[in-house]
Amino acid sequence: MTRQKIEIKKIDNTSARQVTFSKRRRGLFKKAHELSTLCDAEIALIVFSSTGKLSEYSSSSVKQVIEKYNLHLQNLHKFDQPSLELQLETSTYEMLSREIAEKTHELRQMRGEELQGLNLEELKKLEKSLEGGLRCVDETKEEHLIEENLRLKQRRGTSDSCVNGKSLDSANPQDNNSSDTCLKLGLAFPS
Amino acid sequence: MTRQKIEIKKIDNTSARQVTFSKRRRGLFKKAHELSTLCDAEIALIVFSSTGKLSEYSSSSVKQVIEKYNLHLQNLHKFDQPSLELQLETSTYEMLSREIAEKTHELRQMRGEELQGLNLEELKKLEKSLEGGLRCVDETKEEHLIEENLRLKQRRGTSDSCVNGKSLDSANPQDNNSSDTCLKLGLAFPS
DNA sequence: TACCCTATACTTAGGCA
DNA sequence: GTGCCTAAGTATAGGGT
Repeated sequence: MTRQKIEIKKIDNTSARQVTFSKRRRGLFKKAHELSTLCDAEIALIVFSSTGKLSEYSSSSVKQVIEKYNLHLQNLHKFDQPSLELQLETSTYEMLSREIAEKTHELRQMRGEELQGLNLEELKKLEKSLEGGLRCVDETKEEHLIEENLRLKQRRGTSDSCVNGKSLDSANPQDNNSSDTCLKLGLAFPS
Repeated sequence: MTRQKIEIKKIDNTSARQVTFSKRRRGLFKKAHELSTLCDAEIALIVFSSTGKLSEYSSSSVKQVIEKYNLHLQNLHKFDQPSLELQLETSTYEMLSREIAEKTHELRQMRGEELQGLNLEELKKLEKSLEGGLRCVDETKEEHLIEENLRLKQRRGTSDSCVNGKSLDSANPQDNNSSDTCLKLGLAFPS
C-alpha cells in the first residue's frame, strides 16, 4: 500500500505512534533549526514523549531562552505587580534592552540594512564611517600578509614575495600613521 | 519565476527574512501541534524573532512544560553536580551585559577598531561585510540625491542639476543590478 | 504587514529489513 | 529503536495584491 492522508488525532496503535513520533520529532527539530538559521531567530523547543522522555532543541541554549522568556513575561506584567524590587529590575532590563536594540540597529545599518530612516547627512556620516573601517581592515589585512610573507621568507631563505596572489611591494610603507589613527577611534580620517 | 531551492543560512534581505519568518514560524507551530496531537506529546516552543519579538506555542502551557523541564534537569544532575544549576544560571544583568559587550565589540570592529584578535579569514569576511554595507549606503545616498534633485527641478522649473557640489549625471545608470543586492528595501533604482 | 497563487522542494505514511 | 524506499501529501519560495 502507499501513503494515505491522515487525520490529526491521537494515533491509537502504540508502535505506530512511536514510529511517527520519531520521524516527526526529527522533522520538527530540523524545521526549528532552519527557522533559527534562516531568520536569525532564537528558539527553544522542549518535547516530552507520551512515555515521559525528554528531548530538546535550542538555537542557543534552552536555559538562556527560558530566562529571556521569563524576563519578557515579567516585563509584560510589571504593572500588575508594582513591587519596588521588580520595578528596579525591569527598568534595568528596559535600559539594557534598549541598548541592545540600538546596537543591533546600528550594526544592521552598517551592513546596509534598515537605511530607510536616514537622511542625506546621516548617510554620508555612515558612509564615512564604513570607509574608515574598511580602510583599517584592509591595512590590518596587509599587515597580516606581510608578516606571513616574512615568516615564509625566513623559513625558506628565498626571495619569493607573493602571498595570495597579491604583490606585497604595494603595501605602502608610509601608512603607519594612518593606521595608528584607526586604532584610537577608527573614525578620524586624514584626507 | 518559480520556487528555487534555498540554502540554509541567514537570509540577508531584511524583508525577505521577515516574510520567511512569518511563513515558517506558522509552519513550525503547526508541525508542533500535529506532533503533540498525533503522538500525545507535551511540547513547549518559544521563538524570539531577530527583532526580539516573542511568540510561543505549547500543547498545554509553556510554564508547565518549563517546570517539568527544570524538574528533569534537577533529577538528572542531582547526583553528579549538585551546583550545576547554579553554575549555569546567569543573572539577567549578566546575560544582557554580555550581549551588549558582544555587539559593542562587533560595532567597534566594523569601525576598524579592536581588530587584533582576527585572523586573515575573519578580516576578509569583515571586509566583505563592510564593502556590502558601503555599497548599499552609497546607493541609498544616490537615491536621496536624485529625489532631492527632482524636487528642486519641479520647484524651480530650471535645469540646474547640481546638489552638494556633486554632479548627478554621474549617478551611474548601469547600476541597476547592483542595487538589487540592496534588498529591494525601497531602493529600487529607476534607471 | 498579511494574504493569495503556483510550481517545486521537502516531508512523511506505510512497508520492509 | 533505526534506516531505507517510494509515492503522495504538504510546506513554501517567489511572485503578486
